[in-house]
Amino acid sequence: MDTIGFEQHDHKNCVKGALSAVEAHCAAHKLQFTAVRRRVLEILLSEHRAMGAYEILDVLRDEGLGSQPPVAYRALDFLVSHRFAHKVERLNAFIACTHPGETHTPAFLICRSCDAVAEAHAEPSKGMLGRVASETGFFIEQAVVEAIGLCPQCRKGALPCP
Amino acid sequence: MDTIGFEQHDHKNCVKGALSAVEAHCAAHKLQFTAVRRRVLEILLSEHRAMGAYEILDVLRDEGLGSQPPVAYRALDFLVSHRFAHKVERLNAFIACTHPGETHTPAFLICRSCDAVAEAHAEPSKGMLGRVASETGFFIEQAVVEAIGLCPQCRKGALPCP
DNA sequence: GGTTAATATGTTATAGAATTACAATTATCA
DNA sequence: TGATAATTGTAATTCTATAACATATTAACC
Ligand SMILES: [Zn+2]
Ligand SMILES: [Zn+2]
Ligand SMILES: [Zn+2]
Ligand SMILES: [Zn+2]
Repeated sequence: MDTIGFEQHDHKNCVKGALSAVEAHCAAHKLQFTAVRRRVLEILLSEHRAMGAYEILDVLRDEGLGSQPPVAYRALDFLVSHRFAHKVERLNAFIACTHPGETHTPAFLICRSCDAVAEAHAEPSKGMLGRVASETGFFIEQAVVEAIGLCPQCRKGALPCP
Repeated sequence: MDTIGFEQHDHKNCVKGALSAVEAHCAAHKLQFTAVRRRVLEILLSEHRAMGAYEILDVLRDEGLGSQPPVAYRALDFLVSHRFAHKVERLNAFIACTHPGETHTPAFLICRSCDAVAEAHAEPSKGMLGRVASETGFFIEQAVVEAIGLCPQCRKGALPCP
């Protein structure tokens, strides 16, 4: 549950709310929410999909906010490290978090047909992974949980393997 | 359970068994287990760790089995698509499967300190991910499940953050 | 306010991972 | 054997990510 990404929603408010939450969190924790960082988050939020670093960089370049890869990667590092955005390993791409500020472990549902990505919550310490880890003596610090398949819409559309 | 990778084991037999299993599976399914494909699997099995495609290519090159990236990637594609090996997304690296032939969904425990990787079994359709998927109407075809943390040995060694 | 230290950005170059495209070879099967 | 499909050789390119160092901005302290 707590999934977002496949359903319609009030996008304008969604963006606004996420930005406010991040602003508040940065203010509270004395983090510098600079122009580039803000803009990168805005780009991710507005598209509401997973975007590659270079795709983001293209936008920044058009706007005169930076033209070299490190500009994008640094901003993304900041956003990811504070969990305002996440990296989708399977896609080598980044996506804005739908629960900024809250501590959480995201799980992603990735549609292979339309590339939509939904973020859900996972609790890796519980469930299979947690059991395996405790049996083995492995200490979990982070977890990558990503499902690849078909979203509800594409499932109906019945597109076969791409 | 059914984890392998952090414990000591009879490695020679482990390699031999895996190769036999793959040979048998290829024979049964009329797959061409060619020299390069076999050698790449052998390399992965012998090292018993996650290796990058270019690292594998270096070995192939030394042995005169190929020198260009596609040689390694094609062999890896074959091995991965038939589940004789897996890709560890988090590491952009590949690892030999510990249960070749069987249909299964691997989950990995990745030690950030010593880079050891253990393969465990996951059943994504069950558990959290499956519940989220069925609630959302998402159809899961594959799953990436990777935990990053500290293996039992490194946990004892008490190495702090790298 | 002015000084210092920490943080963030600009820029160049390079490293690392993966694919496209086309030619040449080898295996499969009728 | 000959036709067909699968695999391999090779060159070039694209995409992803980081290292290194100079400059500028911000925060913190006196
Ligand atoms: Zn999130
Ligand atoms: Zn879709
Ligand atoms: Zn496996
Ligand atoms: Zn370890």
